[in-house]
Amino acid sequence: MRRSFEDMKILLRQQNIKLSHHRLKVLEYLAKHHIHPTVEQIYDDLHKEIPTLSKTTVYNSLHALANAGLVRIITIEDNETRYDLEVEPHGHFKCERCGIIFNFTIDIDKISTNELNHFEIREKSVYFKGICPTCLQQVKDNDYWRIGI
Amino acid sequence: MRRSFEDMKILLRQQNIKLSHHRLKVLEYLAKHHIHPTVEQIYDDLHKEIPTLSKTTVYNSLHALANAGLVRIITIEDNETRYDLEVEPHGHFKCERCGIIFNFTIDIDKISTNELNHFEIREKSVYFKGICPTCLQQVKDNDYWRIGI
DNA sequence: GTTCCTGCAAAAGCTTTGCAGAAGA
DNA sequence: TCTTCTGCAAAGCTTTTGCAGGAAC
Repeated sequence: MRRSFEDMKILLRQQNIKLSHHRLKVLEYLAKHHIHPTVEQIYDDLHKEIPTLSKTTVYNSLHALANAGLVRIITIEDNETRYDLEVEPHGHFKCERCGIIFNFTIDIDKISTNELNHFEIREKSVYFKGICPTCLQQVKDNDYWRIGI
Repeated sequence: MRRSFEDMKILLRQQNIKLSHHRLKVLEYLAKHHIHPTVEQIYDDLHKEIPTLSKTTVYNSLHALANAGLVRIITIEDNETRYDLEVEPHGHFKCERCGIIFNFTIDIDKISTNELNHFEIREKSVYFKGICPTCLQQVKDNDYWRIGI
């Protein structure tokens, strides 16, 4: 499912989604930075490069790209929506301490259950939460024996 | 993990969480209605019974109960937080047409991956989206061949 | 008598909408 | 030229916060 930038452009053209400069920049940002950014992050970073960019346009672009099936919306926490390029099915692990979201591979088919035999499944999401190795190490170094987040 | 109402009260007392009338009502509501309600739903329903209840208190109660480990916060969609009693690990399927959230059993351990060996996993969530059998039937009855949600 | 809870109102965030002007095809 | 995109400001939602009064223990 990982696509080249050119493939993505073709997909957008097929769906009559205009390849505006700003839209391509958002797409390029997601392709370059696999950090599951928030709208805020994307806006802040791109704004440095494109001072005229507005947050509305970032929203518009992400929605357009999500509708085209190129971008996946990630909602682990209720107060922050994150975005990622749509790639092979994978799980997301969010560190409760540093906030970074890590990908991990999963065999998504193993999760299926015959209880859902008569359901039409369109999207499968697997979200874990906890503490990442880096934060575990930092906590250990600081002699905290219990992590209060 | 399914607990009796009395067990839950004991758990709350142990954690120094006061058993106020309103808090118990919210807990009772969740125990009776396994519909993964939003704050709005809980407030609307309980408000009929307890006219003095405020939405702030519903929020407070849910947070207190979540901190005590009795309530699970479900965020499938970014614009609506839902709440459920904490029970055995299970997956959630949200119908994109009617909005109902269904539970399904999963073997959560099967999802684990050695990529996360050095991570401390505290919470595992499995969210599916799609169309439920009832909606599939309704769509069929209406001669829609494609579902545009 | 302390502590914690409650509820109102206001504030804070994030996201969407309306609209005029600009850019794309 | 016609459609679509952009950006500003304002509106809309949900959730949080501050604070005074009240209930619980």
